[in-house]
Amino acid sequence: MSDRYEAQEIEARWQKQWEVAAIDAASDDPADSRETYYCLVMFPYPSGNLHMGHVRNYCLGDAVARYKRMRGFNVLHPIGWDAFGLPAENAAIKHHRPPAEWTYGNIDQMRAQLKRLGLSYDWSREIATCRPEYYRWEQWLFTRLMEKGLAYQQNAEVNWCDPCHTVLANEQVVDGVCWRCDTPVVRKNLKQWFIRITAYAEELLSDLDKLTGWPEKVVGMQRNWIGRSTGAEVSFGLENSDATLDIFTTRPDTLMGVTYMAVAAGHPLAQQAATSNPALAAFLDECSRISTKEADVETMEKKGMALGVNAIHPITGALVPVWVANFVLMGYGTGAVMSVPAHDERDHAFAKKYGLPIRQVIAPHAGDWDIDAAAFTEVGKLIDSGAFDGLPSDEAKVAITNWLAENEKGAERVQYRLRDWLVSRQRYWGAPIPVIHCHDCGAVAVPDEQLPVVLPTDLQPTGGASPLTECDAFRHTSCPRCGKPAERELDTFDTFMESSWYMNRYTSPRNGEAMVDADAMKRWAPVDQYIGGVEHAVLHLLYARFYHKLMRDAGLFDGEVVGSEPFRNLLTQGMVLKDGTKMSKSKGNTVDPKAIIEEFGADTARLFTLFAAPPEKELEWNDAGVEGASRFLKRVWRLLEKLDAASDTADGDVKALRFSIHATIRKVTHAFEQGFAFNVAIAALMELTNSLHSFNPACEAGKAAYREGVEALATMLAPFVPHFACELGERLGMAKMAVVTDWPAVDESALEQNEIMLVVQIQGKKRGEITVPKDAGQDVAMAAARADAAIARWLDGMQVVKVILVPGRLLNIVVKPA
RNA sequence: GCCGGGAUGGUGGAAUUGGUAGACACAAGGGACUUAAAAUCCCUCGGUAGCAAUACUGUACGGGUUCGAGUCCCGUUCCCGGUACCA
Repeated sequence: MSDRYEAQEIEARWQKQWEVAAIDAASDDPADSRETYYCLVMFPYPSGNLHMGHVRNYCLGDAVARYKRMRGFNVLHPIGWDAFGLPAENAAIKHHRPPAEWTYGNIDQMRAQLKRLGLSYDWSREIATCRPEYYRWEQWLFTRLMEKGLAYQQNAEVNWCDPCHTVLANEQVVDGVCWRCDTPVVRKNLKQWFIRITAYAEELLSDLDKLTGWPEKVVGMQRNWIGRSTGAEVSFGLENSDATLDIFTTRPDTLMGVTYMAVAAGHPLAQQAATSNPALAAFLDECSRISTKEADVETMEKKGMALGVNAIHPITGALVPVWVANFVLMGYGTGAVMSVPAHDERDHAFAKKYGLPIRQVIAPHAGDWDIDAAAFTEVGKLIDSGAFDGLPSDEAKVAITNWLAENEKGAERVQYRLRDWLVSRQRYWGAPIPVIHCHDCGAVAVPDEQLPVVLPTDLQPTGGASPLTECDAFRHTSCPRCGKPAERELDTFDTFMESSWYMNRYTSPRNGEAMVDADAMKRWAPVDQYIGGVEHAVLHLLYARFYHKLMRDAGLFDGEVVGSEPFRNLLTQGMVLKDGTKMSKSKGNTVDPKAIIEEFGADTARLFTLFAAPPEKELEWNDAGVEGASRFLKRVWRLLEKLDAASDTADGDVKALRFSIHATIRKVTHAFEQGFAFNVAIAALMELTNSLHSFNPACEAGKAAYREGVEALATMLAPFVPHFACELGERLGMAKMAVVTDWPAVDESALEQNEIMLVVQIQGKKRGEITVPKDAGQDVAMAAARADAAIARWLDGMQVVKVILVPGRLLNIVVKPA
């Protein structure tokens, strides 16, 4: 056994031992009485190479999982592969290898990299979403949703990404460009599959209140995304027509102030008017072009044009002109709005620009308002509103909405920003949508006994249309209902479908009977701690919450027991930066985890990523910092030298050392229980190391305390640097491997002090320190303060006005000249 | 625009939630050991004044509350995320 710290050798040895001892497996044994804990990290896309963001994510998760095991929990800590997706197809085109081969090869590589890091996963539960045993259940659920009308096919204007050759969900369009390839999306009208997430909008919104273990920021982002607003739907008549112009407003109290209407360029009314008006047609064309150019939106001027059509006010019967305006969006509400320039800033600006009338119908509760200068957008009191005059806004909203309802010209209405989830993709490397199109029966769900619809894995993508479109063996089938020749659906699922339920599948990953096992769900779900990047705050986390509810409603588990939310606590980790910016290949500022592990070992890499920043903040990569982490481990290692060394010098302060040991245990434990401030926990362990280094064990009590300290240190290091901790523990002669040793308990008696230090302040300024008996009262403390020369001089010639004693902390003396 | 979150030494970051500001580390400087280097160990390290003990000052800026404010309140500036021209 070498006396030097040889990371590579040590890490290989302990990884083998852990595997043999099977310490990372989650137990499904009903006789296991341990409390369960489910710690989950976001599974990776198998790109082939682990990057620092993964390393950070998985080191955080591993620290939590290992700590919980040491605390006696039966821990589920699984990993797998989000294995469908576009990069596999692109690689296939480039290297002329089938996507499956590329994907499975990458998985093997990345699995080896994860294992090299010493992460404590239950590898027996590993899943890959591209395997039919996995995606068949997603297909199964989809057919259930079709039965319930929650999955449907519809022609819709959708976001199309040319390079990706597919449609995108609204959530996948970020700032007008594709979330994956950054190219602007185009609007296209296509027949697509949707899942009715809007049917769950209310529950998705209200359940956000249950997520007390989530960062408020993420909850807020989801709340905004769902975008609930309450108001009224109002039906305006149209002059010389039986048709109506329906709008949604959150301010029905301002209805009497409507002076014109505005519709989106895509609104049927505008389209129709344009057929006989070339200038208008040109304007609509301009609007449709602008809307695709996202960069222009910010600077976009508010423009409009009259349609030459009049709407009829539902209450007054007055005629108001209908305009088309470039700021009205076809995709929200009804694509038309009522315009009240007096009480809406945008309408005000528009009215000023085009000389439209401004009619004030709300007055401030107090004071005057120059309605010509600016819109009054607050609530107030109704004026010039006929029967509604004098009502305050909130009452007027109800009164006007009721009037509309009674006269069948409107109703109260709740509007969401959330749109249904577009789940079909015109891609090859994805889960086939389990539908057969029959000439006579239409779109028919594939029956359970024919599931899974297996994706042929031997096709070669070319970059154009999906190769499935040319695969006759896949394409041609018979209708499950009438038996006549029929065609399979050739689109595949959005890959967010797979990642939306994997957390539940891990509870029974090999289950061939059902999507999940209800008992396993009861045992493990929901996830106690989920850890991953904040970039998934809306996309993945919203879909996963939705899916969990769908699974509950499909009767797959008991919602009363498991709950309606999949993740109890969420930790969103910050990005890993280099030179102040995100690491990326194109910037050439990446740091390869492999290189760090080869040079310093996995433990150093783990330690640095946990120590350099608090988990939720960005982590600036710093090579010197990595060396510092490595230096710390060597410094701990050298503590072994003093273990049995005979010393002829005097013993150190045993009591002070034991105080330091147990204060550290308390601090580190607290870090694990409260918010995972591992950077602070590790700093505390460094302090303990410094204390141990400056301690000189001579007598029996001193040696015992020293050993106690080093053992506690080895134990507490185990969640962070498990190989190192095990090796250290073994050399200390500890009974069990450090990673399975019980977490150390605080010895309260070691923290008791007979004498304590008090900071003494005069007028709130620190002037000295005194040592007093631990339960010293104000009089004793004052006497000690007066006895201290440095403090006494501040009291000289002064009259004590007030004394504040904070027990165990400080003594503040307020004085004034005598 | 709106909604979040921030601003603490040369740097990353601490501060038991109102009680010693700068823990721990990185960088820098000085010293010891060494033929030399590496490694290791010791010291200094917010600013100003001083040989020093020490004093004053200091947590983006301006006010306030309090015996006491990095922490609470009001206002301002800047930075970072998110987003919806959302009717």
